[in-house]
Amino acid sequence: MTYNRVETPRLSDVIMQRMESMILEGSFKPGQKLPPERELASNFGVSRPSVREAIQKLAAKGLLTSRQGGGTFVSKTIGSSFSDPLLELLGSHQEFHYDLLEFRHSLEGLSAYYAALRSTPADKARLQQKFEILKATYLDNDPTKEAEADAAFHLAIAEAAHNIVLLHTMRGLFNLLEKNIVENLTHLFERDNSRSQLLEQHQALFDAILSGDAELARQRSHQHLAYVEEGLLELSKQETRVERALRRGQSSN
Amino acid sequence: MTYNRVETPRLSDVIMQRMESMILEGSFKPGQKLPPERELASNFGVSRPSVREAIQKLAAKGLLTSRQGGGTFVSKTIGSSFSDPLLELLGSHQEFHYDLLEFRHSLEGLSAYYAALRSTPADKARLQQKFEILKATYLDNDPTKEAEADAAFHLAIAEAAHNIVLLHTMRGLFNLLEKNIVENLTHLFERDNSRSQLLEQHQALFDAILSGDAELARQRSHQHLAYVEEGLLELSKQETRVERALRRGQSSN
DNA sequence: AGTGTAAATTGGTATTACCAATTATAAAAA
DNA sequence: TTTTTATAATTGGTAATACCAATTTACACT
Repeated sequence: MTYNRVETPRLSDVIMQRMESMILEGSFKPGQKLPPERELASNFGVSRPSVREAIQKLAAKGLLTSRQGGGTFVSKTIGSSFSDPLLELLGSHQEFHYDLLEFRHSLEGLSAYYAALRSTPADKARLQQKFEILKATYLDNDPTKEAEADAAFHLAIAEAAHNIVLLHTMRGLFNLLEKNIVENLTHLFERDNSRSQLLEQHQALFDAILSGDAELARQRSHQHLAYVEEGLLELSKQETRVERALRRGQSSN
Repeated sequence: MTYNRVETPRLSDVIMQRMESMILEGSFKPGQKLPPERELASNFGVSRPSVREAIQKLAAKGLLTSRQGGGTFVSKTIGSSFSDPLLELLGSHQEFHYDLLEFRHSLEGLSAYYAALRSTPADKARLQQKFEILKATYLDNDPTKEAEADAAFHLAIAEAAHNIVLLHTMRGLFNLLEKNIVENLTHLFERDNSRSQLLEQHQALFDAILSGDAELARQRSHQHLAYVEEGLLELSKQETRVERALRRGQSSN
């Protein structure tokens, strides 16, 4: 018996709505600087904390950004979000990246397994095609292009597994990990012969799927990703080194 | 050239991230009441306005809701309805149920595997507790209660696997399959000795996780779900028979 | 005109106080 | 004893004020 409980409008929510309207209708244009908080507060006839809470909420939504001493500005870009809001949240937290990666790792194994079992001739042709593209991009030295081709190949495997839920989940994961993949591949570019190894692994995985040996396909997928994750681990170690150096630099000011 | 300007972390943002992490990793569970703002403030060692701004931001994101005088609560719809709209769509279409089930089957295997590897004593105690409840409900003849206990046990395994992404996905799947599970269990109620077999399988799975044998746990999980799916298959055959009969009845109108 | 320093501006944080809604507790009535 | 009612304690909402820190602006000096 959940009747609508009495709504107690929050002041900061009212302010937020009014500011939101002003932004959406164009009273405040993208990139424009807003009046100072104190001024807004007296204009709206409320206290500064209330205005601040409203601004912070809009900032959390991505509509505003503020810099101490500088001012508050309307964001120039309205970002597009992914399907699952919680997944997106997880993607923005560094501490969960390992979980994401491990999850992807396991799902890739599943995809390979089922793809080996179920891929139709049409699937195999598509896989072949994606693999050819991957081999081609291997020759031009463009990390972004190669990362794209790489992702396309892996997604083709997921498609060939013929499980919509699996495919959908994989797509979501790839969206999140996209940036990661490009970075890592750039990193591997610097390590000689890493890329040729990657290509060999892709070839081996591809062959296993074509042969229909599900267990072998799973293993090859596992080996491939273990290798990739090793690279990522290296990369993150480097990054923390850089971060630590930066922190030292800041604290010595 | 837009070099990244020096980042001045905002206190309320730091607090927000920490609370977000606590919610995502389960320190604060859905529906749970948070400590009062004043307490949080002193715990974090910051002022109340800062905590408030953090809470308001999380509320704007839909993770928290607060009522004056009542308290602040973690939203209950975290892993469920407002997660993936596409998944929900899939859940409502009969033709994708097999994919959902297969996907769940695989993820359960993963959960069992990692739970065997990584479950802490606290996890094991929780598992034990859920299992006791399951055994208890086995005695009262209430399919709904038993289905709930069953789901709670399986989710506890997913928690013990210590992978947030895996846990989140499992929660989403269980929400979708909830109705399914109850129906199937009701069906199995009619088949004598099915339920005792299920309990034995649960016991075997539980033991494997406790013993830390990951591969064995995966196998036991697989056997258990294969058995369950067999029951579901029977059920769906019955249903299609009923449906066909109904169609015949309708077409003869 | 260029440069560096001081002052004003502006967002960030903390403290305090009080209000309003809710919840818990105790007292009173049935 | 159980239910109802009144009171108190809890807890989020709002306000006012002060001060800090980063940024921008103004101005004096070179």
